[in-house]
Amino acid sequence: MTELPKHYDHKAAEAQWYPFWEQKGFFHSEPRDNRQPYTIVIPPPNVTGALHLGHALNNTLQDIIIRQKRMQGFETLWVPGTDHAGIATQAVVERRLLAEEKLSRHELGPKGLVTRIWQWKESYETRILGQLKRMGCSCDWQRTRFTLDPICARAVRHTFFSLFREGLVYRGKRLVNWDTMLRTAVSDDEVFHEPVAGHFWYFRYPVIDPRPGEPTHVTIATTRPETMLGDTAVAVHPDPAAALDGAEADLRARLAAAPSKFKPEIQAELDALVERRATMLDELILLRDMAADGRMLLLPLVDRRIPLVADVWAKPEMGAGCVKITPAHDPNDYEVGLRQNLPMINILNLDGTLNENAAAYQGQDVLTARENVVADLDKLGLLARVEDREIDLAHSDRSKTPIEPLLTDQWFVKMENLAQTAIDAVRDHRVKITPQRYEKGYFDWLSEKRDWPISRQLWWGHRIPIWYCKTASEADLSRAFAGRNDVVWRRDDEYGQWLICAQEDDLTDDAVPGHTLVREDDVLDTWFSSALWPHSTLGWPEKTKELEYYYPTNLLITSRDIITLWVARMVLAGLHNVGKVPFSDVFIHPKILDGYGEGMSKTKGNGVDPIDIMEKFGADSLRFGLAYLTTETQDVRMPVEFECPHCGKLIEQTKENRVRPRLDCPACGRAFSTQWAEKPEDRELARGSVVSDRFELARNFCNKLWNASRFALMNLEGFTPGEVAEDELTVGDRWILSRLATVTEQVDAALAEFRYADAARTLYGFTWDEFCSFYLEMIKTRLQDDAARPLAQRVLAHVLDVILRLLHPMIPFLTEEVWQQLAQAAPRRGIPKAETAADSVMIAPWPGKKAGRVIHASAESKLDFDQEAASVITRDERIESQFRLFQEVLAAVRDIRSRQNVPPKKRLEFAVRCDEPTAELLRPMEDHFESMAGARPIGWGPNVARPVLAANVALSGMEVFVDLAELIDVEAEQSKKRQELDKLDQLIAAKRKKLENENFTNRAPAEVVKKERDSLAEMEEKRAATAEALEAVTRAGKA
RNA sequence: GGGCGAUUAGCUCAGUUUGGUUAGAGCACUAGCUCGACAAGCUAGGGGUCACAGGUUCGAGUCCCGUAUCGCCCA
Repeated sequence: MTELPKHYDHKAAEAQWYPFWEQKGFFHSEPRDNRQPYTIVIPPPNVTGALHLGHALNNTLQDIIIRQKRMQGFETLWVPGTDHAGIATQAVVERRLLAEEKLSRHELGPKGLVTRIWQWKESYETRILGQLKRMGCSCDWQRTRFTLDPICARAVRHTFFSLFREGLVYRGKRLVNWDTMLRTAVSDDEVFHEPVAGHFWYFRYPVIDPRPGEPTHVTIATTRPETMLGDTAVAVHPDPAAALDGAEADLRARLAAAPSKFKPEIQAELDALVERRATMLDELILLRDMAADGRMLLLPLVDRRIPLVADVWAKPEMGAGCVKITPAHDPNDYEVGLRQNLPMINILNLDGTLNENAAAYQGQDVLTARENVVADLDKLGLLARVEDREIDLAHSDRSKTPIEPLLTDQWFVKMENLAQTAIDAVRDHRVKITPQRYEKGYFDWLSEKRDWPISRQLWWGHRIPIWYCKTASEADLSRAFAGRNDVVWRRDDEYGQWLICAQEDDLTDDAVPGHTLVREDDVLDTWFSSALWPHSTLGWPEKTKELEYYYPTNLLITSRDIITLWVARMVLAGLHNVGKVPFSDVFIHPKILDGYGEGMSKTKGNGVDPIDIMEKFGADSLRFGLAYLTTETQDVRMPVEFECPHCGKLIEQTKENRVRPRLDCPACGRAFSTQWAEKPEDRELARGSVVSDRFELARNFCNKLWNASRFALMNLEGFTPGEVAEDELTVGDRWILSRLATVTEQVDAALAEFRYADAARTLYGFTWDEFCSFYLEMIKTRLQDDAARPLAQRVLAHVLDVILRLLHPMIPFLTEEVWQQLAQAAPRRGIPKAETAADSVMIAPWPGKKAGRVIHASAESKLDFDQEAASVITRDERIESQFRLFQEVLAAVRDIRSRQNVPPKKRLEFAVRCDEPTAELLRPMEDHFESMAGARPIGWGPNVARPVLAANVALSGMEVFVDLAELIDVEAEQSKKRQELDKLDQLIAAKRKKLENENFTNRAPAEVVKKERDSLAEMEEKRAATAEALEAVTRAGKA
């Protein structure tokens, strides 16, 4: 007799079975020509930090598909790996160095810093891969890649080289978001905006030689005074009157449309605008004419002559009506600069101090210079006024410091054609995005075809394979690289130099005799290497057998925030390098938010560590819970709680308590620490984990399955394998086998469309409500009966076997644990023929490959055993509807027990009035009423008479009586009947009204009308039975 | 400012694709259960004008328009 513990011990199973799978080599894949491949590449987690719940979701979903496909017989490969995450990782390590060792990267130098980052990478990579393993991810660890490893590096070099050779990579000026702390450009995606309290400073710039009647000064306003040192113009609107008209019309339209509570606000704005028009328009028109006449201004402090220009960027309704133009330090001004052909003067050094163009302010940092500029202008009488103002200031997501827009030389990829190829691939469904709504963002973003800035001023990353040479002639280069097709060069006229690109090997300083080559310092954007991931991991540019076999991969699963940054770029890079799309399906999964609808993050303190969930609930519960909530919505909410490490009490996490370093447990009074604990006295405390009760459902489910398995294993003692003939099966057997076939089809269909929640819910309901609540209960008596036992065992072993296989992708550890136990009890099992089960459920065949035909309720029942799909008994609707009758009657008897408060041990007798065919269907189920409701049927059929003292339940076409004799609670029964009558009366009234409506009967489809008529008739029948029962019970009660 | 999504039971969510019986689940709640798989359980029950306001329709949780609130992404 197998004796298992009452609770599933997830820790033991996880510790045992993961190494087992790994040692057996189940995770490893090799190209095999006789099998079809199925491949997923992991979205490589950043080595910046440990995995969070979002990663757990992402990887669970991948593993579910991979495990299912493996069982379906595909040669499955899941390529794991991590991403070097250039700027993010460098920033984290730098911050840490500064905090812990007071070291800046400049003190450490490039080599030293990169060494430290590699150490960080090693430690986090280990941790991340460990987390994936702990979750049960079946990745091919022998193929683990890192975006900075030699194989990926080679792919990056080849890609850059070919793009450069094709003229798709170029060097150009670009106003970038400059992070002065990290001293690198950061992309728009790495910038966040935050309102800060600031000022609007109004300056007066003198007009040079004003004509009579013209103003002597022009007033401009700015939020960043120091940038005036880089001004190269002041702009005024070319048609201020029209611009004001437009602004006024807009406001009036808004006023008309606005709800009344906003009207005063808009009215005030409108009044101000009208006022402004009265006081300022004349002067603006004058200024416009002066601009047309080429009047110049004298930029104070630097005494530069700058033009007054007419440009639409100047908004007459805003500020002073004129705007200063600083093309090198503001994106809008940059556009004006291009339009107006203005010089672009950079006033910043890369470290955020002012450079030689800033005259007396050279060397000062931005904030110091700001104060000094304002003070000096004030002294000159050129400071008109200062207003307080809230400014939406851009910050670097990496260093959290304000961004300075800066004009720099950067490398770009031309997107025009590449973007189009990626658009086409999704348009014509070579790549299918699920849910489809995410296509829109993909198209919109790619359609902008903005060139991709790929250079980063970092030390951690793929260094750009470009060498500069100013002195050589083209003939020198041709001579030096004669016969080599792995070196190409192009002239950079702006700086009068050669750009030389080498495909694979680095060039030495003296590669061109007599000249010195200088290597580009910048590295490539992380996404540049990530974009190659689906083919670089398979060995491209080598023509490896892996690339040949596994590429294009089948599926990519990721979150929506990187559809453009990553997915789009993988598509275009794959098309460019390999000529084929990188994957055929993209599934975008929801984002996990906390109970307040906020995204989870470490900085907010509301993050959940999957390890905490696994400790408490187990990896299977984590996985099942995540699959269960993966619906098509874009967000899922997960309220989180602290768990007291002392007493286990769950404490709701609030915005207030989630940022505290320690909390006192309201239950036991003892303190525990949180992720914020820093002070030694806090760190000493036991740490309270952050969990969510949303995993309880999954944990309970796992435990339910565990106990069902436990029951099965205890009852498989003496199991003998053997053939099972169709006519031996009981109704219950045939029902569960039919349901199993149905459920298999449903799960297949759901997973094929990435409807994970549907698959999980289907399996949950089937396992719990049908297998456990009905099948196991029904089989109990047979297992006690020596004659019936062998067959019952065979069916039971088979059904459990199929359930384990269906659930394995979601809950791999538990299913393996039970599978192995089952192998002890019933190594050869199956229907109709027993066969030796696989060594592991992980490699057992997926059920229902050949799902059978549907036998309709009206047809003669004939079960169809398919030799090739031994696990499948066909679906049989007749059996399923027969079983539903049984369930209805059983529920009726139980209902009566409950409402009549019949003691649990008291046996009941009941009768069912129904037509003969129904009775015929129900008779075989007689035995089950005893074990499942403590009730014995005493009659079936049309002639069943109502007992004198009975409780009844009226069903469609049936009426169930329970003879309660002296036991009956007359009042309870009367009140129940009255309640039912009320309800039925309401329904009948509504239904009659509907059917009396000729519009309905004439216009609705005939079958709908018929359905309604049938339903009304049924209700009326029920009502009559109920009224009769009420009368009878009342009569009897009085007697 | 633009795009996308959400709003259904006290809580977390299905159901909306393709309009048609009395809108479901888990948790929580109520009552009763230790009968040898499971109290992380079993049986029964209560609880919802499907955010609001219009419209289309014989019929709307489901389709259309608008409003509000919340969230995510982009600028």
